This record gives sequence, structure tokens and C-alpha cells, in this order.
Amino acid sequence: MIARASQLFLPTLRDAPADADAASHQLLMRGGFIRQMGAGLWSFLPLGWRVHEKIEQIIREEIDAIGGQEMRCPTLTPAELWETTGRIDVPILFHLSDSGGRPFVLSWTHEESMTFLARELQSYKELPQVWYHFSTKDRDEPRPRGGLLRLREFVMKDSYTFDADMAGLDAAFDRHEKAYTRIFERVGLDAYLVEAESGVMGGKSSLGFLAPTGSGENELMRCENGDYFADAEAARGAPQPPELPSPLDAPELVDTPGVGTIEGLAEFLGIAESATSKALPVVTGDRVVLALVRGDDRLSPEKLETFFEGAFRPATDEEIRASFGAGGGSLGPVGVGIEVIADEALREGQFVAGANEDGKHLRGVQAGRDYEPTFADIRQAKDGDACPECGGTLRIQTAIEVGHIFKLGTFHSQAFGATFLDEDGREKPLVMGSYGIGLARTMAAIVEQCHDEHGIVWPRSVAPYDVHVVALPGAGEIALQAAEALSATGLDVLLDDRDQRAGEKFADADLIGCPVRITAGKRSLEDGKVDVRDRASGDEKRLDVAELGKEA
RNA sequence: CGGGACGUAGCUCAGCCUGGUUAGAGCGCCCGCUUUGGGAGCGGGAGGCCGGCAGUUCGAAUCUGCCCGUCCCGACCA
Repeated sequence: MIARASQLFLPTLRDAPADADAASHQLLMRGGFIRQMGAGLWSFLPLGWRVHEKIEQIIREEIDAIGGQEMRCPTLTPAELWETTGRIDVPILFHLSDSGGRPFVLSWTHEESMTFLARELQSYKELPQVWYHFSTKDRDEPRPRGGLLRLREFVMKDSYTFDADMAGLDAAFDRHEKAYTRIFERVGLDAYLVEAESGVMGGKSSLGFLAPTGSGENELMRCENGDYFADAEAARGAPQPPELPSPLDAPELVDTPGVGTIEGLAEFLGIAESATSKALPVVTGDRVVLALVRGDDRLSPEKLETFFEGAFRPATDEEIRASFGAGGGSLGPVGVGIEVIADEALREGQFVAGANEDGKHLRGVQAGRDYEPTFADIRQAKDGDACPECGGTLRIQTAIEVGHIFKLGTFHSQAFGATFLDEDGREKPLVMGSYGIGLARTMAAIVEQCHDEHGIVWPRSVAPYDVHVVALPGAGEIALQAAEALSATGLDVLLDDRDQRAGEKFADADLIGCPVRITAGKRSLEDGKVDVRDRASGDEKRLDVAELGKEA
């Protein structure tokens, strides 16, 4: 197939729009792949859609390979569907109504639709089932951003598995994990499987695939030795050892007038921040609890939520006064009548803590001797922490979450009464999993990872065209011959037959990023050949048109 | 939803502080000439509800208020 640039809608830009920040946003705009319609709403232009479809086809092949059955559910759904699971109240839902005033919802995911259909499964003999579709998701995101990084409307491949028991779910989950790994390999993406938070999806277990990039909303924690990967929010890193002063036999009260921060406290006492402890009073349910982390650490809200198995909020000033008899800057664990959750980093050693008396702190406070906490890992892992696997150094990197897989269990099937009769004749709820990949996001992640100062460097598997043939003045005929020879071998060819100068055509070719560029011009014409250049390496060689077929 | 910034030609921006006839530049676009292997040159031309509404004023792109939109940073997620 040959596409002529002179007739393509391919509006390349010399400058990136001023509000484009992420590399993928800039390059996809400049290369004429996408255009914006509104916040988080983007059109895919012909080249952009070709890439999107190539990604889609790779996903399709891999999900088919694990037994997936492609189907299609609507995006527009009756509101009752969401009342069944109670997810009608999810804030990112777009609500609308038809002309008769009946309430509808734009689907932001399809557990409800798929489970609704799964009510037709009746017997264990029909299990397992793997259903998937590519469908439009609409989400009233509080903050779309970064071009394709976070959209309000996007196409997702989402699959749903239905099994008779947990063992079946485990197997389905495992197959998806492997399929996803192959998908990201095939599209040329460097992505890592990490433990993730399941968020509003609920469910028992969830893993995310993080692709390290220059721009993104997630952070990948990885060991320099390559044996540990995690979402930074959930990462288990061992902190650097604290710098502690000599221990005391008993806590010692010190005046710390006007000191309200850890930084100020460490400076006032002439000690390291790691020798202090930070007390964070929170409220979960109806009880006030004191969370305690080392002074140089930050509390991980996600980990604390996991510990509580529920949400929490910071205590108000009134609640703090009532529970501690002191203000926010001088709180500590000694002698308080409430539960103390201390981070593991505080298990050994003595730390400075608030004295629960305004303007006073205690030196030499030791867990187990001066207070009895419940220990838990509630600190945020930091760059430079020690790897929990090998003790190596952990590094944090910006990343994009391109895929997410969940073990849902029976939450949705119970809500919908989606049950089956098992071998033992008993009615049981289907055991479900769900698995999603955002196509546009994957595309953005690829660009983030595959570009240089001149433009995009598409992996072969997803490039809009396999070869970009540049016809320079006087060489139109040989360029066309080259394009036809390549096309005959089954390659997709972009033929730049526009009436433009060489420099502009080369700049566009670099920007668009097809893997191979072929130039026909006066220079090559002298010996009846064309120049073949590799986009990634820049290597160039002169070949006869007749040789092109073989090279391909 | 909290914080910050921005909105003038297709794109990048100037003008606004200190209000004053016809609102500018570069790039892009159209026509002509010249040029032709890394975004050329010359000449001519088209293109603007200065985000919207209201107010102040003899007079508003410029000052004030409200609204809308977009981007960035935080609480959320493929």
C-alpha cells in the first residue's frame, strides 16, 4: 500500500503548541497524529489512527491467543445497571438522560455490562469464559492532562474472566499477566509488572504495568540490580539507617519554644531529622489514632489505608486538643491514651518525640519501653532506600500505568445474581477478573520512550508506515518505483511526493518517525540508486531499487 | 475540588503596566519569479467578534467585575 503525502491529511507543525508539556504530547501534535477538541478529548488524525489500530491488532492477537472472545458492549447504558452495584455514585461518571427523561450513564468501565450478560452462564460446564472488547470509555476526570496521558474519552481493551473458583481465577489472571507482558514487548514498550492499589475498582488483588517515561503520573520504584519493581506508592524499601545520638536511660523533657516543624526541631536540637519522629493524628471510623513515622520519612496514605482497611482523614485541631492536650507541633506517643501505629523504622533506637505539651519535646523515646505501638510499614519508600530483595539501591522513576489487571472475586456477580450450578449441584457466584489496557495511553508511552531531538522513532510493529520514501526534485519517477517495489513486498509506504524542499521533507520524516527512510534525489540518481536510512541509528546506505525488495 | 498561570491570525508570540485614528512580527497559507540532499531568497496577497458578557470612559486589546475555556502543581486513575 502506498500513501501519497501530497494527498494525506498530515498537518505537521514546526513549533509545538505552547501548552504542550510532555514529549509525547508535543511530538504527536507536531507530527500530525492527533488534535485536541477539548480538555482530555482528542481526535486521531489518519497517521495517529493507523498507530492506534496497529496497537489494537497486537492486543487482539494476544488476547485471542489466551482464549479471549471479542465482542462489544455499548458505552451508553441505562442508569439502573449501575445502581445494581452501587457504582452509580462514582464521581467520574458522566450522567445524561434521553428525551423521555430516563437516566443514562456513559460507561467508564464495563464490569456491569459484562456481568449483566454473564447471567446467561448457567453451568460449570460452560466455564471458564474470557470475554473482551475494545470500547470507548468516558470519564469525567477531575484533571485530564498531558495530551494522551490522561483522557476523558478513550478506547480501552478490557477483558473479563468468569471462573468457577479462585483457582480458576488465578489461572486466568496468570494468563492475562503473560499476555500483557507479550503485548508490551510487541509494541516495543519497556514496562514492568508491579503491585498497584486497586482504588475504586475494589477487589482483592491488582497489578499494574508501569512504563518508565519522561512524563507520567506514576512513579516506578526499581532496584538497580533489576530484581525488584514496584509502584512507589506501595513499594517496600528499607530506609537508610538513622543518625542517632547516644541513648538515654529514660526520656528527657526539653524545651523547644516555637518549634513546630521537624526541620526546625532537628536544627534546634542539633541532630539529624532521622533522629526524630513525626506524629500524625488521624481519624478512621470514629476513633482517633496516632500514626508515627521517622522524622525524615513521609506517611504513605495508601499503606495506612491498607492497614486500616478503610479510609482515614487528618484529625482536626479540636480533635487533637481533646486527645493530646497539646497542639499539632508537639505531639508524641508517650502517655497518650489512644492507639499508636508506628512505622517499622521506629522499632529500634531512640528518637525525639513531641511531649504532648506545647513547646516541649522528649529526647530518647524508645518504642517498647516508653510506649507500646502496633508496628506496620506505613512510610513512603524513597529514592535511595535499600531493596527488600537484595539490599541494593532503589531508584524512583516517572512512569505511565499502561495496563492494570484485577482479581475481582464475586462482588459483581453477587450484585447481579450471576450464578452457575457447580458439579456438586450448588448455585455459586461466578468468580471474576478484569483486565484493562488504554490504547492511547500506550501510544503516548511508546512515544515517551521512543523519540530523539528530531522526532518520534516508532518501533516497527506500530509505526504508521513501514517505509517513508522521500522524492526530491527530478527523482519522482525513481521514488515511485522504489515505493512500488516495497509495496509489492507487502510493506506500507508513505511517499512524500509534495512539492517541498529537501530540508522540510527530511525534517518531517524524522518527526513522523517511520523506521526506514528512503531518499531518491540527484545524488543517488547519478548511479541510479536510492539512499536507505535507518531512523533509529541514522545509518545510511545506497541501494539499487531492485535490491529493496530483498532488503525488506 | 484547592493553588498558580494563560487566552491577540493556522502555529509561536509582541502590544496591555501608562486607554487615543487603520492591531503588529516571524513561521505557515495563496499567486509570481528564482532556487532545489537538512525547515532557502525576492515581490505581491489573503487571513483577527484581541475568549464572552457587563461596567468605567468622549474613547477599551489595554482599566474593573463576572463568566467561559485551556494548561501546570496537589487530592484520583487505563
